[in-house]
Amino acid sequence: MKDSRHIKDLLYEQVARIGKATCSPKRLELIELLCQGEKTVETLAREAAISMKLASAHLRELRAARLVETTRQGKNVIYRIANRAVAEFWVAIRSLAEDRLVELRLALEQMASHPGEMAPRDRKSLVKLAKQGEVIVLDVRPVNEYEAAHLPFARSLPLDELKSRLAELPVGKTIVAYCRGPYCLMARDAVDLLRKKGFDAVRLPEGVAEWGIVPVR
Amino acid sequence: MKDSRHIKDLLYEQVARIGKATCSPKRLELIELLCQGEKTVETLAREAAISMKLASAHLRELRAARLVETTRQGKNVIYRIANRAVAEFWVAIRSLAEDRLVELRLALEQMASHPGEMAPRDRKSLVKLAKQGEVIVLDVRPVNEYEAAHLPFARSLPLDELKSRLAELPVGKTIVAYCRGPYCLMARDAVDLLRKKGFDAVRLPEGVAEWGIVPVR
DNA sequence: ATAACAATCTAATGATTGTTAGACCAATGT
DNA sequence: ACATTGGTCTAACAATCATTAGATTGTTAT
Repeated sequence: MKDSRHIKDLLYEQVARIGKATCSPKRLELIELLCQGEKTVETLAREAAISMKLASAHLRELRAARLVETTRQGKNVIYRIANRAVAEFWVAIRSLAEDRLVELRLALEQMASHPGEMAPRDRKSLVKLAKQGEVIVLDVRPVNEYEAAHLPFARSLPLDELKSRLAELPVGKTIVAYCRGPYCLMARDAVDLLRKKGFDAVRLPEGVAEWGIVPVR
Repeated sequence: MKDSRHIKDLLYEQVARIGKATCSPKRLELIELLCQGEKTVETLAREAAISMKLASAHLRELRAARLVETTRQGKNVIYRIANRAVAEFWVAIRSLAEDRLVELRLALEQMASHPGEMAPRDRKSLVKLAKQGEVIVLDVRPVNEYEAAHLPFARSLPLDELKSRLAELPVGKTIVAYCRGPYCLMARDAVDLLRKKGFDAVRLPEGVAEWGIVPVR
């Protein structure tokens, strides 16, 4: 009796497709990764620490909800978020989760209680300082993510190259490191290293998605 | 490194709790109902057309994600949305669904192709007209929902009393009927009836949640 | 061609859910 | 005390989902 269902039920069912796509931790992680820029299945699998088969299955779900799109490029299939609204939703659902779930707040506070955690700061004034060169905003994500989208006046210096490229950084200035967002640990690790080496470094627990900056095709 | 990956998975898992709560059509419907005002399990079950047991089970899930809260009042348990953020999320996930899913847009257009569908209009000017009494904004939801929260300058006239209380309405003026939101059919039915009776009636396919008005405790 | 690679599809599994029935609990009225 | 009403808990079944292995489809390189 599928056709006997009320129109109304059909509407809620459609909305629930979005919920279904976002009810799995790994799928959320994939969305966050895609918010950093388009990626191949292989890359996504590696960065989310899952098998390619599983990644493919999850991406299928995300595609079924039309949150992501694909194009083929040679042997690779490239995934990207469908549009800006998806990135905004990722920020929104996370923000609701943080609002409602103490467990999440506690876990985040634990992360943030690390030395070098930055106090929340006005974005505009940070940009101004970065523009004037008074602070260095450091993007420690992989280069291709920096190229896809980055914060204004940010410099790229991927975490895994940081140790060998410390000489490029000025000693006197404050370094504000950021990565994929509050759930990503790369900036924290970068700050740990920088402080150990005598730099004045803090972590900005935000990324491009939080700033409303979305990689364009 | 394994240690830090563990904490990361925990974060996504927490966010996924929100997704899990919103991946069922009936739970979404319950959220929408609760956005209209607090309600007992019995009422929710009746209005969502499900058994009380099933309603209770779904509400349990919503409570597990802390999207709703309860108090006991005599024999009844009263549910309400936890705060304004939940209502905003309901609007947000619906808006993403509408953005991404053609099927949903089509279904909505089908609903909206009814005669008397109102063109999207500036809210401020509608409020102004309502304030001046040049249009009648009619809230056709049950009275208790009107009492919990309603649009500015709206008059309450529940759908099931409409037929017997037509005399209360002015004949010359445009009547703008609204209900629980775009997925609710009460305003549409009200408009059908009003037009049949010679009134100049249109449906505003929005409700309190869409206007950012949330029932307060 | 053949091989190699990236990714998907299919099928199978075990684990989670949705849903219901029946037992149970908590408040009210008699 | 008892019955009644509103709601939850437990257990059970069916349906769905996550995950993996194995076969399959495109694409590129040789």
